[in-house]
Amino acid sequence: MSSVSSTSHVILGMLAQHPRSGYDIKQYVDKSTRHFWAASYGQIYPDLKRLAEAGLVEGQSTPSGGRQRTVFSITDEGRAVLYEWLTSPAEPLEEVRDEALLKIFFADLLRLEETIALLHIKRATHQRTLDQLEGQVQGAEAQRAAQGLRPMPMPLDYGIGFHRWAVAWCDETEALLRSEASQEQLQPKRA
Amino acid sequence: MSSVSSTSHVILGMLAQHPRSGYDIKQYVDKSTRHFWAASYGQIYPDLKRLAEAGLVEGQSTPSGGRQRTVFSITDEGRAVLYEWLTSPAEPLEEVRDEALLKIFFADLLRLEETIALLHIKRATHQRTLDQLEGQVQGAEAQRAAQGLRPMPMPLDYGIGFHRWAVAWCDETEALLRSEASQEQLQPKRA
DNA sequence: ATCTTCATGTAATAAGTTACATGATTAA
DNA sequence: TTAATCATGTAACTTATTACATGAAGAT
Repeated sequence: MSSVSSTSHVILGMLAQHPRSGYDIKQYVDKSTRHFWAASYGQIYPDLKRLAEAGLVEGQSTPSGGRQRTVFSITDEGRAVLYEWLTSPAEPLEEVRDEALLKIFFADLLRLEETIALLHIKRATHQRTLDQLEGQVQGAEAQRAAQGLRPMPMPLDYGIGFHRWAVAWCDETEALLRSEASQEQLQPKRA
Repeated sequence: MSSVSSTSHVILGMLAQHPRSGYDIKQYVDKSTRHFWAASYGQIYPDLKRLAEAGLVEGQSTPSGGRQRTVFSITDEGRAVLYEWLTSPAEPLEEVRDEALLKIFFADLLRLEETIALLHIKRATHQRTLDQLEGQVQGAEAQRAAQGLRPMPMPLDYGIGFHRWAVAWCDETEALLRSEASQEQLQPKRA
């Protein structure tokens, strides 16, 4: 019925900034919302078509040479739907799938060094994301200098803070595990 | 081909601790891994059947009265598959869908008070989860006192730390937003 | 009596990924 | 000329949720 999936809101929000092609949307998603809301071409193009049918966006064909390109703009109705979503008090969806943490959950089945290896893997993924987000800050700074001083996007700040925290957690947990292990050697399990 | 989905690993891991019914697994998932790896009956029961066909688990019918109940145990082959997964160096899956953060990403379209409302919503969901996790610690403490002093499960510690951090981020971001807003009033946007 | 929990399962649907196909333009 | 990027799209598949159906046992 509603024709507006959660991912449609990403599209509407991005088109509210300025018109874009499906390809543009995908590029932008990959460099901005990816870490908290990803989207693939297989979603974006069909979604765009549905949104156009529902009158929430409008496509305009703007080929350059023999290369086709359809730029979509948001309509007034689209803006209304977007605003309604943004201000809706409904419980926002929050889902996490963290395979590394799931493995750590079963650490009882592993030896100390294997568990620590899991912590290292988790740490590395957070560190990699962190590096990437910190790279984005450079780009944001450049823009900030150019146009009217926009502060760093809040979700970027959130991401950096979170992944820093996660890296620290991995380190602290490893240290804790090692100290527990050496304690146990002095004072073995009682019967 | 492989018959072992990511969610199958949850099942295998839980059965590695001790035999359980599909119902038991669902209860346990809901009170333990839910926040980083959820699973529904619609996954668990068909998965259990597939795992049994693949010889990784074995079901034993243990009705009590007229109430049917099938308890599954992990086989040696199942243990091998589980161990292989736990120690595999493959990039672990990590996915997040955070609708509140997505809305905050589009805060440019909103007024200050509407943006702050988004922060409040996000804060409330983290606080609620935090309360729930801290409740779990009580249960863990009880168990710890009973059997041989197992420390708090690492993912529980992780969850508590993360949601505390997230609540603090919401508070700090709100404060920042408010101070920026009052600054702007003294020193309005230039042309 | 009636509600909750125990217990198992499926059908319909939704959501999303991956891989593929196609082809033009631009930079090396 | 070759590779990368721009650009659009679909088909097959996987994954998972939701809602429903069924019914026994235990608690109020």
